[in-house]
Parts: sequence; structure tokens; C-alpha cells
Amino acid sequence: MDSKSSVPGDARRRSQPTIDDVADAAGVSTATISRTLNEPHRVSDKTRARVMATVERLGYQPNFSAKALAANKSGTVGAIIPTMDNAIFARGLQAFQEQLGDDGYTLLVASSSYQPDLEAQQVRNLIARGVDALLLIGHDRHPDIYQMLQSRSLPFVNAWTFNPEHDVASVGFDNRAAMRVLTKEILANGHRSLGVISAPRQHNDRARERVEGVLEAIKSAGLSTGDVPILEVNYSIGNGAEAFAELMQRSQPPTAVICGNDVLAVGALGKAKQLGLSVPGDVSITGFDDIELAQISSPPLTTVHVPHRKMGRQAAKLLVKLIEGTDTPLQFELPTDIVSRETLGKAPG
Amino acid sequence: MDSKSSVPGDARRRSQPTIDDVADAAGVSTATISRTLNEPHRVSDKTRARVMATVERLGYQPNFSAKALAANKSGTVGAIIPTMDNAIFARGLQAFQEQLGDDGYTLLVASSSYQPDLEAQQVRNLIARGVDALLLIGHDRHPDIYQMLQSRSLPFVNAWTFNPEHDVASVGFDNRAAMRVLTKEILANGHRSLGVISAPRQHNDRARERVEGVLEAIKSAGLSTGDVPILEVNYSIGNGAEAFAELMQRSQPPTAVICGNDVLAVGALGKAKQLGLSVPGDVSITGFDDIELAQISSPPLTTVHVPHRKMGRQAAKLLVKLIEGTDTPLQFELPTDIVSRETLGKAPG
DNA sequence: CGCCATTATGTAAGCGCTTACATTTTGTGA
DNA sequence: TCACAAAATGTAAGCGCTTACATAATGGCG
Repeated sequence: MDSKSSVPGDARRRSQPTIDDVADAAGVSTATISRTLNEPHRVSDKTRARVMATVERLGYQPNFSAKALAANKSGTVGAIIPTMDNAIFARGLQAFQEQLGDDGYTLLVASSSYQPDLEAQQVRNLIARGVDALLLIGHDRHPDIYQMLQSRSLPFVNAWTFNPEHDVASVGFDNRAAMRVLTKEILANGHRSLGVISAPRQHNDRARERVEGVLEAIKSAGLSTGDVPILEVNYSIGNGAEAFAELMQRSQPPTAVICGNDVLAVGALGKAKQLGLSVPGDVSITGFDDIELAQISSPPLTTVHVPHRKMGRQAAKLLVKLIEGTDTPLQFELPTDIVSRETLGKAPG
Repeated sequence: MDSKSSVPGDARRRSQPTIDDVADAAGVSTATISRTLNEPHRVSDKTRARVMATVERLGYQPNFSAKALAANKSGTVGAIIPTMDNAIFARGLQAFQEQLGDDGYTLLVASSSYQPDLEAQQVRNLIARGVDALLLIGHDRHPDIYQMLQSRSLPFVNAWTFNPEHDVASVGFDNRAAMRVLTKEILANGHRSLGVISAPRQHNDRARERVEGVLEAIKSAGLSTGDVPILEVNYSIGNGAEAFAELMQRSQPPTAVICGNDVLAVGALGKAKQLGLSVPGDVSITGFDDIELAQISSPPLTTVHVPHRKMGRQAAKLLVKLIEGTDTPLQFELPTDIVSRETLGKAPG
């Protein structure tokens, strides 16, 4: 492993064999090599065998850049997710990647940190890099992006959300409905004073829909929605804790705190413990996502289970079909269900 | 958004402008365009301004495949990690990706699921895809891989581990030493009967080193190492729980259970609770990694803190330097420290 | 056997860039 | 003002594939 200085006539410059080398060695044309590799049935058995043997012997690996350039597709799919720091995305992405690999595609990753501008930039970058399709999270985003994708007729799917109003390919779940169901359950437990800790809703339709779900449930129970405190903080355990503390020191503290995701909920839970509040005795707390944290916390969190792995795989499958022009429905709604663990109880008093 | 049927003469086929289009429009040669974009200083101010304006006006985006093919580099870095399901890798990867993005590179991801063969295959795949460098986890891997990398003089770094014996680029920490320190602390608490729950050690130098660390500490305390049960299971909460149960139903159950990572430890902790054992009253349990789970568990886990974000960023920086031929040390050892929370206590009795 | 439709293979023109080398322009000092 | 070095730009040959089109081999049938 010495420095860049050239070594006489050794292995260093013996670069990869190219398709020409293989063609020469096998005594056929490059076209035949290409066909053997990409459309084996179009080549006679005898030739195929010979070519494959040569490929093997030379350790030939086609150069993807050349392939991408010539064929105008890269065998690469991009994903732009808010962050891998949240297990819900990390695991979904893992599943996405596995399925992609099974189908012969490779994953190009970028993250937006929940910033619309950054997301737009990443889209541009991934497009320039020649991705054959794109995975995006949620529906909300810079209109330029949609225009860009459309003008290039680049397949994409919006995941982690499902809303038939948007007529774009998507696989996800109904955030609003899920939260509505959960909230109904909370109300059924007698809670009348609720508090919400949400992620910033501005550029995040999922967060927005979740809050809407809460409000809808409250309204449909004939209750007023006006005095429900809704705090917005970025997802993190610490922020969840802080927001919870703030909620609790109000003159009229809620008896149930609905959190936008598990991370926030776990933070709230910790703070409750710290404040000497029993959960769910004094206050109920709920999460969303059902990541590992939810089952590990103490008491374990009542939350909404999201089938993140299934979502990832399904999104990958859909994208591949879109790329290859296979006929397929464009929208997939996956079910969520609420998992009742121990942080939701009867309203006190 | 109607189906694939072709729409008359509209935007659909108006494909991306190429470098030739820009050259024509700006009235210069393609070489000048290329230079303006890649080595601006080699072009006169006037020309540069004109070219940039044209680029802007046409919305020109260079085609990366063509660029990669011509320049023989892709601006892309590959990472092959065991799985993103474990937060320690997901977060490290997130940091890695952020840094890469800052430096103008894009991340290509593959996962090996801890399977050496799969890893080798992924390496081949990523190389064929023209990555400029590779991030690998740990030192253990199929020798073919090293040979492949070397024969192509492809930069790579082994992360999540540090062992000066291997003279390859690496950024990580000393798994063995970290575990030795932790184990000493456990022994200092009076524990004499230890148990270990590890990941399978066969193709995993990190797991192996961690166990070695435990054994070294035991030896250097003048104790016997022969009767220390070492269970090997794949990382998962469930497996941690099972292994813990097995340990506890031995005739001579350990008073301290050392787990190979936090996920295992959290599983063990849950099982202890389920078995009615108090932690650390009846039995102490320790983890490794210090992911979120560790602070959330109840009681919170005593574990080894690993600076995963720093590691990810550092690895990215190193790789970029390697790619660009900047002079740099090849090995970075990052410090770990044990974070004492509540699952390690005095030995009972 | 010979004809013709199939099937298999070859030829060669790109795909959109980079870059070595050649040429032209500019700037400098005498 | 001229000669010459330096700076700016242009020319064109690839990079390693795919693929339309042309050509050659094969086989079925009367």
C-alpha cells in the first residue's frame, strides 16, 4: 500500500477488463456479450455458455456508468428521507433497500432534515445522478419538485402517508384516521382535557394530518376544540420532555397528552416520572409509530403501530414496477392499528 | 397524470439540455463549458460569466453518468453496513451521509445482514457502480474483498473498530479496551460470577474483541475464565431476553450479565423484570453503544458510550481525503466512555 | 434440394462528458 | 512596435457500454 508513485509493470494499471476484452477472448462481438448479459434468450445456448465462461474467467464486471450512459438508466433508485436518526425511517429504509437489492437496484440516499429547500436540492442532485426513480416522504414539498419530476417523467412515490386526494403514486397510511381512532379511545377513557405535542406542521403533512385527526375526534364527540393546547417542537426526546413540562404547568393541565410520535412520547414519559406524576394514574400519554422505544419504555407506551417494513418493501416494489413499466395500481393504503399498552388509562378523578 | 400513452408534441420528450446545447448557446466549445464548471479559474472572467448565465438560462445539469465515465470517478461513496435496523448504524450512517453531502459526494447504501458472502457481493456491486470509495464496518471479511479493493486501489475505511494491528485506514474505537474497562468496573462492584451475551463472533471482530475484553479483565483480576458462560445470539431484544432467561436458569446463575450491545441488554432487562428479578439488586446488566434505548429503559442502562455521529463524520472526512489524495493519517481512534446509569450495582449477598 | 422465414451474430453510431494536445489570443518588456 | 511567454480556447479522441440495422447461419417444408 505505497503512495501514488508508479510501480513498474505490475498489477497497478491492469484495470478492469472491458466488454471488448471479453469479446476478443470469446471470439464474438461486443453486441453478443451485451446480449448474453442482458437478454440471454436472444443468444444461442452454445454462445451463451462460451461467453459466460469467458466472463467468469476474466472476472468481467460491466461498468455501470457506461451502461447508464448508453442505456439511459442507472439501475439506481434515490430516497430522500428526513433523517435516519429516527428508527421509523431507518427501518423503513432498510426494508426498502432490501427489496430494491432483490430487484437488482441500488439505493442512493439523501436526507432533508425536514427542510424543504434542502429536499429540493437533493432531488436535483439525485436526478442529475441519474436515478431511475425516487422515494419521497409525505406529500408536502416545494412545487418545483413536482414539476421537475413530471417534466422528466421520473417515477416517484410518496410514502409514509396516504391521501387519495393527491393523485400521485403513494404507499402509506392515513395519518389522520389513525390519530382519530386513537383519540376516540382516549375520549372513551373519560379524558376531557387533552394536550397535543406535535412536530412543526408547516411543511409536514403527516404532522398536520395527525393533529387534524385529534381535532376531528374531539369535535365529533361534541366537545370544543378551541382550548386544546397544541405545542410544536422538533422530534427529540428532550423536546418531548420540555413540551410536556410546559403542558403540565398550565393552570388547567391536560389529563391526556397526545404525542406526534414515540420519541416525543418517551420524552414526555420521562418528564412525567421526573415530575412525580404517575402514568397513566395522573396523566395518560400516547405515541405514534410503535418503534422499539415504545415497548421498552416504562410503562410501555400505548401507541399507533405503523408497518414500516412493509411500507418500505411495498414502496420499493411499486417503484420498480413504475420503472419497468409494469401495470400496477398507484396507491397503497396500509393499515395501522393502535397497540394498547400501559400509558393510556381512565381519566383521573 | 395520465398513463404512458404519448401526448402530442409537448414537454414530454424535451429532454435535458446537454453540454453541446450550452456550448452552442454560449458560443464556445464544450471544453470551455466543462472547464467553467469544473475548473473555473482556468477560464476568463468574461467567458465564465457568459457561460454561467447560459447554464442558468437553460437549466443545464451535467449528466453524472457521462461525467463518471469520462472522468473515471463518480462522486459517489458506498457504504456497506450490517443493517440500519440498529440505531447505532443508522445514526452513524446519517452523520456519514451529512458529511459526505457537505463535501459534494452522494451515498450509495447496501447492507450485508452480517453475512460475509452478501458483503462480498455488495462490494462487487458497488465497485461496478463506480463508487470512489467504500465504508466498511469492522475488520473481518472475506479476503477476496481486500484483494479486490487493493488491486483497484480503491480507498476504503473500516469503521466501528480500531485495531492498529491492521494497517488499513480505519476510524473507530477499541472494542476490547472498552469492554475491559467496563468489566473491571463490574468486578470492582464485587461480582464474581459473570455471564456474557454476545453476538455471534465468527465473522465479527467487534463482537469477538468485546468478549476478549471481558475475559482479559477477568484474568487480570486473577480469576478463572473457564466457567464464564458466553451465549451467542443475533442482536435483537427477543434474543437478549431468551439468552438472559437461559443464563438465569443455570444452577449457578451469574450476578452480572454483560451484553454485547444495548439491544441485547434491553431484552435481558425486560426478561429480568418478567422473572421478578430486581436490577441491579438481584442481578446487574450492562449494554454497549449507548443508543436511545439505553437511557429510556427502566432502570436506565449502564453502558459504553460510542460516539457514533463523530465516527460517521470522521469516516466521511477521511474517505474524501483519500479520494482526493490529500495527505492524512489513516487511523483514528475515538474515545469511548462508560456511562454509569442504574443497572450496575454491588454484587448481591 | 432450394426457398424463405427465423434466429443468431456482427457493424458501427452514438450516449454526454473530460482532457491531451493544438491553436489562438493576450500581455509584457525591450 | 515586435517577439515571445502565458493564458484562453478549441479540436477531437476517447471512456465502456447499448442498440438499430445489416448480414450470416439455421431449419422447416414442399
